[in-house]
Amino acid sequence: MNLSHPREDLTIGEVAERTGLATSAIRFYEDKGLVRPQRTPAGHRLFHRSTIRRLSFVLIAQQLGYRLDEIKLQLDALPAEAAPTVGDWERLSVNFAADLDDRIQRLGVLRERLTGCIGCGCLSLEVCHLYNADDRAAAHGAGPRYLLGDTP
Amino acid sequence: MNLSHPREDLTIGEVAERTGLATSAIRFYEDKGLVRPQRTPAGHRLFHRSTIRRLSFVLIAQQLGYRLDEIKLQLDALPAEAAPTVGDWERLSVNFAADLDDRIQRLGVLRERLTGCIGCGCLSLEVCHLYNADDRAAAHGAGPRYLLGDTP
DNA sequence: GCTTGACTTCAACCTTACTTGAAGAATTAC
DNA sequence: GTAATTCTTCAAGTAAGGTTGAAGTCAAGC
Repeated sequence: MNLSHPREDLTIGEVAERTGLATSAIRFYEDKGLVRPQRTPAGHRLFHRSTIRRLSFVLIAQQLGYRLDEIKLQLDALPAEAAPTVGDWERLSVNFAADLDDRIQRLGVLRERLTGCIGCGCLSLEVCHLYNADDRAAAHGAGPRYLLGDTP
Repeated sequence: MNLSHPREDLTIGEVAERTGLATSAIRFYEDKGLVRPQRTPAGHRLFHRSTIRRLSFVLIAQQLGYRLDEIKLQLDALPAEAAPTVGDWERLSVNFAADLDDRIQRLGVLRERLTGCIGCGCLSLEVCHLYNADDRAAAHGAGPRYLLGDTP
């Protein structure tokens, strides 16, 4: 390789070390279009430093339950070649924050229902708030799938 | 079958209808030990009515990210044969509530970090709060895996 | 009493998110 | 200069959480 000292680009091993990911996972992510490394003349991958931030984003989003294809959609908003600007990351972050707010709110609702249910001690499926939040959905054969607000 | 009118037990089709699950999923859950139907002399499954509540619990827990084997551990606290009592469900619910509180709090922390990050606009991996919450972990090759509080 | 629909088992397949292993080329370390 | 790493590709395997299909049995309606 032999580039000048403060290298802009990282080998897959270096990216692995800094992100905590296995190299196999990083190759897999490339396959899925989440990262787009350059190549050395010999075919070795070279990642821009901003890749670490991309991968951090991937890891956080995963922990929030996003699938890789959904994460890719978010990352596709970033420039393909150049390093993302402050504004680029900002847009992603704002989306992210809105989603977090949503999740926090939905968990809060569930938590409240649960509190009510602990107190009420009901065992009737027809009455219980928590387990049968939307009786109309149940009447249509829908059931408790919609408890967390996924009503179609 | 031919039982008296207000039947205590349900066929797999009836359970499917009331929960919104596919019969194949219910059989799969039986295989995993999440439900334990009786059998008719002919070998057809007969589910106690409380099974619907068990399955509702499974569905909610799944949406919160629990795996089936973890959910089974929770459900194993319920009586195997008899219908669960109010107290049985109450114990489960209390665990559940504690976990929800935990999740809500962790999401809140992440949300705060994100807010700070939107404002700061930093792109330096060495400095950024959100993407590099634990620099010591990163120094040990750990990386952002620990962002949500999973620090070992 | 016979047809239709619901039930049975079992094996194979699917998707997501990766890991593992083989075989070989490139780089680094001494 | 050679030995040990690290890198490459590609195929196959794994685990979770199911679905699908075949082949056959049981139950309910008319």
